[in-house]
Amino acid sequence: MSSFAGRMREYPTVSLDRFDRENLHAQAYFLSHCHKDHMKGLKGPLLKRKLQFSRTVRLYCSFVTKELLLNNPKYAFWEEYIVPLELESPTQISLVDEASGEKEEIVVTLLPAGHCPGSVIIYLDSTFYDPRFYQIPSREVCLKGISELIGNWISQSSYHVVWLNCKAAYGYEYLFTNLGDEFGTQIHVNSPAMFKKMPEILSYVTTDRRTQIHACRHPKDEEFFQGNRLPCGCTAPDGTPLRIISIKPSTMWFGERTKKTNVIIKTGTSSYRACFSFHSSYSEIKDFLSYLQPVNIFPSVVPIGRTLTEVTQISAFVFLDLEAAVERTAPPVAMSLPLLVSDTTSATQNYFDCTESNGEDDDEEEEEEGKGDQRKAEGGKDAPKWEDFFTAEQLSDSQNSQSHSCCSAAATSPSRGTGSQTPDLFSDEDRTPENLETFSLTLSTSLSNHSSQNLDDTLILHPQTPNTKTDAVQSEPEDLPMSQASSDFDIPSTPESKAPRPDDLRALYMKLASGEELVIRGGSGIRNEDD
DNA sequence: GCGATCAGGT
DNA sequence: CACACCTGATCGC
Repeated sequence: MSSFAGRMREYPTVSLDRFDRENLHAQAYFLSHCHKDHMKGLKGPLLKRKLQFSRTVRLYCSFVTKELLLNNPKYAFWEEYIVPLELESPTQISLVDEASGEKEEIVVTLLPAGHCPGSVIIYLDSTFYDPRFYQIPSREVCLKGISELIGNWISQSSYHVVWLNCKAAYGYEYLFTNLGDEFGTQIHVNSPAMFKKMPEILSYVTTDRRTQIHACRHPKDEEFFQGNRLPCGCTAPDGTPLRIISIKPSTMWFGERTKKTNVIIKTGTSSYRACFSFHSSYSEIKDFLSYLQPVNIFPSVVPIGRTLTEVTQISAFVFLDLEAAVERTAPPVAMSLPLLVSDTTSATQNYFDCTESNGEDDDEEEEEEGKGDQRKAEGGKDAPKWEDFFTAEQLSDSQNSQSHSCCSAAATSPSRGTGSQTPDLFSDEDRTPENLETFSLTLSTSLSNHSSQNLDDTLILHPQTPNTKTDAVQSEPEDLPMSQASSDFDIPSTPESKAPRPDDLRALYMKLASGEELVIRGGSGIRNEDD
């Protein structure tokens, strides 16, 4: 992740989520969301200086991201250079070479990612693009488990309190709002100010420590907790010792052939882990790709044991030439190209769990299968309020109901005859050779940043069967649990735009791949000249 | 004093 | 294992 250099092959003058080094020369900037590791260089003096001398360079992001960014005074100088974009509304952006005056137009469509407030897709998050991470329980299910645990605890007495061991970052808001509603309480946090531009969340957090649900932090909070203290130091007014449990949001995942198990794991006498994920599961990413049917996919991360140059070379070989596939093969052929990976480890555990927040490899004894089946995974009727994630004052209510972060992103550019239109990693050191069409048909799982466990899982994109999602993937069992699949792709549209259908997208990609010029009509869609 | 970078931690 | 931080030491300006 940190290996992402900030640019995409197709748009070498655009930088996203990295703002240092070569990115200082960009003609336009994008920020996908407000997490610090995606903001490297964003407050740098060099960039600040560049802005002062530039007439055209801007930072594009969602309205929410803009607000969150400007919340921090260190980024205040960006104010006049940020252009917030509406979600799901194709928007034309000019890329200007200020030295020569040359101008190029691109079209960008922000789609909500569900990762944290304001987050949008522009490249695909491949964190869990590995079949071991086949499924992650839905947020509804996770929330239900957490609610139940908290309810059982804090109902015992007013001295029973809960510490949510969350990172000081955006992305936990739906926990706060839903728990706040359920238990009629506010959540104690260190900095409610970070939500001051999100009034619908602000009302759920407080600096008042007299609450039974805390998500506060202290540099030594783990130590505090071991000594039965909350990070904020709060005690009961009458001196009665508090009864504290900690709940650490962590990602739990389940392999393809494993049964789901608890979303709550007890890890110590007063410690729990609760399933929680910022990221899409393997099956969700897979479905996303099947839906989009991109012509090319390139990794944006360097797997362990590979160099950036190697990966970029490998990227050339995973090039998928749909047109070539149509012409050269009668039935779809699955050709596996064993590229990034060398050994395959099968996932036999019932679950894996990783600490989304803190990576400490468990200080306490894991009680693997949890304690019985008290957590039932039914679809909760109180779904997370996703609109809380995606609205700022300025926004309409056109965004809602993302459960996991699988939506399409179609950023297109006219011309550029590279034959490659799906954004990919770009870096100066290693330009890819132009003869990409040499290889065909198969897209290996080279997206993965988990280095060496997915050789046997090859994604094949069939050019001629746009609607047979599951056909596109090898070796799926009959009883494939598609729990989070289809609904994730019901992207609500703005009144002016309609969601593209897979076959529309495929046709578009084919044209893009062949270098055809595309024209934009009325800002509400992308069409080909001869449509 | 500021920043960038790294090591180390949760 | 990877995410999203934080702190502290060191170095260069």
